Amino acid sequence: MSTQSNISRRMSQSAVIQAIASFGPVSRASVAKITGLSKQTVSEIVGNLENEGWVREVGQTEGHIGRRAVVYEIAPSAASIASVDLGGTKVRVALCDLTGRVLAERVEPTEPTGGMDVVAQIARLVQAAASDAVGGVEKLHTAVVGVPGVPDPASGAILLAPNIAGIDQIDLAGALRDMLGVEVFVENDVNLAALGEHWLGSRGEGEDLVFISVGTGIGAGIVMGGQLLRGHSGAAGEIGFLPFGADPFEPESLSTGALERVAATEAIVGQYRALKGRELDVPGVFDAAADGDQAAIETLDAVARQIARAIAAMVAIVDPSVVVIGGSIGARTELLDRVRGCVAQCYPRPVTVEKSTLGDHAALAGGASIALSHLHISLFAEGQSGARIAVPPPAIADFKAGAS
Amino acid sequence: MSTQSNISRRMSQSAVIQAIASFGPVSRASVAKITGLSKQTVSEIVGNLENEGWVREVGQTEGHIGRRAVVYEIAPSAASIASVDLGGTKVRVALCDLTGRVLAERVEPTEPTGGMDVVAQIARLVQAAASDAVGGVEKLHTAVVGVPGVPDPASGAILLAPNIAGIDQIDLAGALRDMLGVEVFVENDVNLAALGEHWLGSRGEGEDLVFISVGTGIGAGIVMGGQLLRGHSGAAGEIGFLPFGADPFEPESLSTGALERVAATEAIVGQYRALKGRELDVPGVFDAAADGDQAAIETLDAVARQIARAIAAMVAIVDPSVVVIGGSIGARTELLDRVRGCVAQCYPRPVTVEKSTLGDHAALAGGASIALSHLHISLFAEGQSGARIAVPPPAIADFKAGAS
DNA sequence: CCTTTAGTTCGGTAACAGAACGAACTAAAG
DNA sequence: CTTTAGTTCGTTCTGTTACCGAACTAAAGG
Repeated sequence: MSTQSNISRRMSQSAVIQAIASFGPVSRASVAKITGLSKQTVSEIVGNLENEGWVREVGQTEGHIGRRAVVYEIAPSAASIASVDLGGTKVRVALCDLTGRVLAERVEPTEPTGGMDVVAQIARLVQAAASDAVGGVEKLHTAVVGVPGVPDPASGAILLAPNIAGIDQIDLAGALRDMLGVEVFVENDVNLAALGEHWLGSRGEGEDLVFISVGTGIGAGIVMGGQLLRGHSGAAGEIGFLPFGADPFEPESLSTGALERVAATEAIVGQYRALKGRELDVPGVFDAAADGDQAAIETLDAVARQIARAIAAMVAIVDPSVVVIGGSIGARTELLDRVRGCVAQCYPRPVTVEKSTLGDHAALAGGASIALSHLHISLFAEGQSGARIAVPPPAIADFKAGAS
Repeated sequence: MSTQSNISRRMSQSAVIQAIASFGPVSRASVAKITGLSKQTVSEIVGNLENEGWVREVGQTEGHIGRRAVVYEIAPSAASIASVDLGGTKVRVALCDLTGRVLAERVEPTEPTGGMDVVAQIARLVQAAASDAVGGVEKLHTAVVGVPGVPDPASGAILLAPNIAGIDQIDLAGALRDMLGVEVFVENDVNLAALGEHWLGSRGEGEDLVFISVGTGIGAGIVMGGQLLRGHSGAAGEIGFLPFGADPFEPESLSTGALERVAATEAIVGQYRALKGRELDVPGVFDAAADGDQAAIETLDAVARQIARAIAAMVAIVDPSVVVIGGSIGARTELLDRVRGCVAQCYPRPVTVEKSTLGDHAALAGGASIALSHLHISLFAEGQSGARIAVPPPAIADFKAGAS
């Protein structure tokens, strides 16, 4: 924001922006009612915001008694943010406006050489997406990168990310910040997916959510009170190491993770091979099960039991109001039904297990929500201690709009 | 506080109080430096607070260059709070002043008839403790009750509390509020113990702590970012139902909890009986193990393995910086050593496991910290959205001072 | 015309920062 | 011992900012 305002002004300004963002097009008078501020104060603040381009007039009310009200909304193109999902095989970049709408999206295979090449690739994709959209790079304000590993806040390196070479040796956030010239935040991809499901699912702060992703590996993200639970070293939700499934006291479980050994891609392929003596990939096993192949059915049952135990463990420990399951394996309906059944058998209270609604866009959505939240805080609530701004989510269709 | 002040004033006032509370006896000038407010503002606020009795002059600095400074501290007796630990066998009540010092403590066997009789007993003990201390009941401001069950915020009843008859049928908080005429909060006792270990252990907001209590049953409390993790229905940390130990898919595990069946009092007694054919109570088994009884040693080893798995599960899911273990069984050193060893065998990263430093006072301490925090918020930060006031803990010796 | 709602102008109040100032003290020179 | 310089504490004063309530203007509908 323009100048150094007082704390009091900051709070009022933030309240006004939030009211306008949350309640669509509104008049100054309505904002006054919503925020509890006086009409005079609101008018002044809205005037400033309009001059600086953060909100814009969007029309007038009509057809009711009394003077027509001029209504305002957030000027979506006043700034933009980038959300990046860096996976082992693909890099996905979404450029979003202030309301969370996707303006442009880019996907590319991940640079196989890893390290700085990947960083350069991300920067290139972000800049390309930004020049697609009106406004370009100048309006870019924040970027959030989701990575398949544990970001170390001290060094900026990504730990436990075997799928991307050399990413544990460089300061990803710092390097990208230098290339793009904007604030960059790095976060675990499953954590972002959890946040994305929470945000676009229009779940309030009171709704606590656990997202569990089953694919090449198994991991979880936890959203409590509207905030990500990161843990002391950012490793919260690394449930591959939950001590069951395989014998947790076997030495091998220390390197791969006891649960991961029995509940991810390797486990499905391996168990089917053991039962049937034939090699099938994961979709193959699902197809075989659909055709009535007893070994495939047994394999899926076994995996579902392990996933159900993991869910039961998380419910016992953090008590979420909903568990969302996703990932290339977790999102399969056949598995979900089995998991639901097993959870009921091994946990005494009812547990709501839902399928991911966002699929491979979940992490992107979560990144967007973090970026927008940071943007709002840095613009309108700087210096406030416990500032936690909830940016209202766009419609799911709007979020995926830029996808081609 | 006296009248309706502006939000701005509230925040300043809260900052001043916190500075005085945190930095011991301080002068007005120092408070100005600490808070960043101007000397004028601080002077005015300190003056008000002194007039209203919240802070008091406590002496002068001496022996340094310049004018002597008058130093102030929180007036400890301006208000008091009560912390209650309601157990299946004992009720413990501590009355604390504003600094967290225990002014008086009372212990009694829990009224075996349960229900309203217990509520009346608590009220009587609180009032007795209050009249022991100078000031009496008039200054009592808040009471926090720790209960061995899950408080239902909607009804005020305590669910899953088999040890106290009829406590699931009444509104404990409401009834006590009516009897005492002060705000009453009810919280799970293990959660309070976790908070107590965190508070009196002088751990900062950044230090995430998991407290695990092993005794008649097994349970855990989770403190993240300085705040209790309660979960959607207040059942976070109910790890008795973690799906391992006994076969989680056995129907019996649904009622008792798979982990609880193998890692609490019953499990120790039962397993020793199975191995040796002889009945011993828990201390007996520990003694036997110390004397080299192989069956006893095996029993403890088995229990330690299960506790270690529970710890590993919690570390994998919430990633705390420290795990504290307590309860009548958990606090035994012999067990702790075994648990440490087992955790290292089944979890790949180092985990800090410490023994409870507060013993049976942990829940009382946690209750005091919650009550003081609420007291400060209601007095000095009312109407602030994300107000989370950290009341500095007293010395451990001060906290137990009232115990006779 | 009256009623209703939107938005602005104006005057008053509260909170705060910064400068100026007196008070109280130490240190050190004479 | 006296005097002076330097330091810190705390108050007083002044100007700025933010806010609110009330009065007012504007623009509708009936």
